[in-house]
Amino acid sequence: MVRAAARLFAERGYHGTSMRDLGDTLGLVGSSLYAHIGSKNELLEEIVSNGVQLCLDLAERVLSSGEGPLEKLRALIVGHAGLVGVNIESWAAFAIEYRFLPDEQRERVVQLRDRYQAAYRTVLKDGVADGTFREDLDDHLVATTLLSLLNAMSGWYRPDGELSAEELGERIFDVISRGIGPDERGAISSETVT
Amino acid sequence: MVRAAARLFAERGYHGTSMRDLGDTLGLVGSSLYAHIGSKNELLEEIVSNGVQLCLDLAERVLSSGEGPLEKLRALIVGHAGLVGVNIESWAAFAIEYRFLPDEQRERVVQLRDRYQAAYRTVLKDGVADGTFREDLDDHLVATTLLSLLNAMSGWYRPDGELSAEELGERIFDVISRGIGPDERGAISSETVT
DNA sequence: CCTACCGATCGGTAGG
DNA sequence: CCTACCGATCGGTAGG
Repeated sequence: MVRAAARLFAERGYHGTSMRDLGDTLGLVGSSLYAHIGSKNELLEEIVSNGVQLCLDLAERVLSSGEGPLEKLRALIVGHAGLVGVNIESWAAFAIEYRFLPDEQRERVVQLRDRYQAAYRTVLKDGVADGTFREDLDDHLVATTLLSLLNAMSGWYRPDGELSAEELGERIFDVISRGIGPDERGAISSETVT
Repeated sequence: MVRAAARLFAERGYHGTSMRDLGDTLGLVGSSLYAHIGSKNELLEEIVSNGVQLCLDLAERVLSSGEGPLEKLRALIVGHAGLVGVNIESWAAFAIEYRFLPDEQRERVVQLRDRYQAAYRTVLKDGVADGTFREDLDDHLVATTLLSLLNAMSGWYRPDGELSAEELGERIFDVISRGIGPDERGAISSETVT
């Protein structure tokens, strides 16, 4: 039921989906849904909480992996792409419709999302410090942009395409890692890790 | 009035904005709006048509500039970033809420958006052909990703920040152009060539 | 541009 | 899980 809600919210938007719509797709009448949930908002909250939790789990796994910044960045990007792929039908609802949560819940989610983004920034900053990434890297800009781009996969990724979500993540990582790599004219090439 | 609608649609979503809401921000009663427009949908259509037209104008200007692929890509990216910056309050409505247009209008917009994306792909392919960009570049993936990322600026760009939208575009171009540049020099993970 | 109002639909509840 | 229903609100119209 939460999954059906996610699919509808993603497709028609939270405000564009009625409880009767949701009932229809589940083969029952709208008001019957209230035997299982307390409110429409509760559905959105569960979708969003679930998505942000998946992100935080990924970040924790990657940060504690002991790998270098480059491998950590790869794991974050490919991991995130994989999350989008596995949850393709609900990810758009999570990434776009979260803003319709009531203030308190939305602020909590924004806080958790910022914490997730902080993991990216940490990896980027570590990579600048050890020469893996270019010195003039703007970790805030790169992290924000990267997450936008990865979440936007929910709008165009098709599971039946020729590339899996993880493969797409690898390609994205490939472009980004080269784009933010150390300046080749610099003297730091010896510290570059692959 | 269209601008006020765009601001509200961006903030609360198309379905989350009532004509009474819109009237409130304009200092009049909801039903009075119908002296100026035919329907709520008409407002969305104007917002979206305007946005897509700005994009197509940019593409045409760039494609006919006579510059090389690298300069054209820069002009597209910086130009698009500039469009988001100038229309910051309505861009999210254009980029996100267009999907709530009725079928016919939405398909027309999608077609125009595809044409705009085709301009990016053309520039990318030209750049691959003349060696400006790496040979294994996936023009479809790069174009889609690039446009997602640029449109997502509408969600976080603040005109009162330290960087202008164009400057942000330059930085994005800097990372991307290096990421998709030719392979010969010491990029990080450059073992793989087709 | 407002008042008054329309039928439709909304999220949700009561009672079984 | 359904029927019957609630008050609120929706996009939009008539008439001035």
